[in-house]
Amino acid sequence: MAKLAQYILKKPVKDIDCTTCQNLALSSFCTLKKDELSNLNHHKVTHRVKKNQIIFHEGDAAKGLHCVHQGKIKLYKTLNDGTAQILRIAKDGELIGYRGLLGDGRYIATGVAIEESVVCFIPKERIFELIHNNIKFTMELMSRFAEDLSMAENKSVSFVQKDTRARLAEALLLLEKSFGINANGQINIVLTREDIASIAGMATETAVRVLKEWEEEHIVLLEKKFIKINNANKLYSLAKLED
Amino acid sequence: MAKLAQYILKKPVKDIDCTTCQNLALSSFCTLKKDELSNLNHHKVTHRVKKNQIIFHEGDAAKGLHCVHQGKIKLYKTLNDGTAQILRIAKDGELIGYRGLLGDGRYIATGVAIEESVVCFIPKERIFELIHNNIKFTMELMSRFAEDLSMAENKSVSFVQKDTRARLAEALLLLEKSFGINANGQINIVLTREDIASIAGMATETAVRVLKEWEEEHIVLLEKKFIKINNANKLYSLAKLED
DNA sequence: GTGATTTATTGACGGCAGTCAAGAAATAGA
DNA sequence: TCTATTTCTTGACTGCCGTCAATAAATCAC
Repeated sequence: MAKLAQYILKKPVKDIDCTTCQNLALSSFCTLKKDELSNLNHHKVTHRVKKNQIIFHEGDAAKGLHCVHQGKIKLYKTLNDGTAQILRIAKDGELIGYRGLLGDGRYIATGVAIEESVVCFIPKERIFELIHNNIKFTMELMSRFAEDLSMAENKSVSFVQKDTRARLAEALLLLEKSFGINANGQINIVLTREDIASIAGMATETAVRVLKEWEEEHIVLLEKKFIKINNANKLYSLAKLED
Repeated sequence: MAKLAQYILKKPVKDIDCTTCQNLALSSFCTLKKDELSNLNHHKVTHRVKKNQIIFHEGDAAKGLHCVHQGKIKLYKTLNDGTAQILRIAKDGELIGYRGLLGDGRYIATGVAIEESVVCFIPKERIFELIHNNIKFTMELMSRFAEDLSMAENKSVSFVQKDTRARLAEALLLLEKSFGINANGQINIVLTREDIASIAGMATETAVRVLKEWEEEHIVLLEKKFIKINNANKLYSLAKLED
C-alpha cells in the first residue's frame, strides 16, 4: 500500500461558506435553517488534504465530524493481520466520521484522501447542538445511519453468499452509480486494483484476472486506471442483483 | 427449512404493562418519562407468537416497531436464489423492525420467532411522537443504529477476511455473550445447525464438521442442540478477534 | 530525467470449503 | 403412538480462489 501521510497538514482554507456551499443540497445540512448554517460556517474549519493524507484514524477519539467539500475519502478498517478492508468511499457533500459521535466516541474507521481533497471539520459540540434543536437534521442523520446499515448488511450478505465474479460486478455497478461517469463514459473514480479488490472483498490478483476476462468479453473497457462499463446488463446478471 | 406460519395469530395478551415491564431497564424505552410510558402502554398491542411464526416480512410496509417482551426472534434476509442470511437474533427487551420506520418505510428483513415468544407492537405514529418530543429516546435509538452498523461492518469484514473456522468461533462467542449460559454452562439458545451456519456464513455441512472437530478437541461440548464452550481462549484465538 | 518504490500482471499450485448424495437421527403432526 | 418431515451427519468429489513468486509497467521523489 502507498505510504500514508500521517497527519493533517494545517492548511485551513478560508473561502468556503456553508451558507452558499455548492454541496448544500446534497448534504445532511440541507435541513439547517439560515442562522444554523451561518453558525455552522462560523465554527467549521476547512482543510486542504493531499492524496494519501489521513484525516482521522480508527480508534482515535472523535472530536467532531468531517464534511467532504471536494474530493474522495476512503474509509477503511485495519485488521489484526495488517490487511485493510474498505467500508466506503465518500464524495462531495458526504459526512464522514459521524459514527464516532456516538457509542464510545471513537472513530470506527480510518479516513484517507485518495485524491487531493477539501474537507471541513465541525466540532461535535455543534453537531450535538443541532441534534438537540433541529429535529429535521436529527431525522436526516438517522436516515443516513439506516442507509449505511442497509448497505453494510447487503454487503455482508453478498460477501458470504456470492462468488468473486458476482461481488466484483456488484462493486463496479455500485461505483458507477455512486461516482458517475466522465466524458469518456468511464467510472469517475481512480482506484488501484488493490482498492477495487478490497471493496469487492477478494485478492488483488483475482480482481485483475476477472477484469481482464471481462475486457476480453467486452463487458468492460480498461484504460489505465479507468474502467468503462460496456455491458451493464451483463454485469447486473453476473451480480445477481435483482431477479 | 421449517415450515413457517405466515401470519400472526391474533392473540393479544392483556397483562403486560410498559410502566412496570421487567425489560424496561434493558430496552430503549428506559429513556421514557412516566407519562410517555403510560401512553406507550396504552397504544401498544401484545401478541403471543408461536415457534416459526412470522412477525413481519421483508418488503412489507412497516406499520410500527416491535419490542420483544420474551423469546427470541430471528431476523433474516432472503436472497434471489431462496437462501436466507440471518442478520441477528433479538431477545428480551430488544426492538425489532425499527429500520422500517426510516427510508422507504418497509421492513428490510423478515422476523420469525424461533421459540414461543411474546412481542409488543407499537404503531409508528407513537414512535415518531417520541422521537420529536424526547431527545434522549432519539439519541438512544441513534446509538442503536450505530451499534447495529458496527456489528454489520465487523461482520462483513469477518466474512470476507476470515476462514470458516474463525467465523464459526466468532459466532459461538457472540452467541454466548448475547444469550448467556444456562445451568449446565451451555449457550442459552437453541438453534438448528442450518441457523448456526447461516449466522457464521457457511454451508451447514461445514458447520457440522467443524463443530464435531472441536468437540473431539474438547473445545466445545455438544449435547443435542445445546453447545457448551469449554475452551473460550482457544475459540478467541481461532476467531482472531483481538491481537 | 532518473532511480526507487509502488502497482499491475501473469503463471503455477494447492487447499479450503461448497455441493451433491445418501442414510441416520430427531422432531412434529395426526 | 406411529408416520412424515425435518434436521443432522458423513463421505466423496471438485473447483474456486487465495497465496506465492517473478516480472513488467507505472508512478513518485528529488
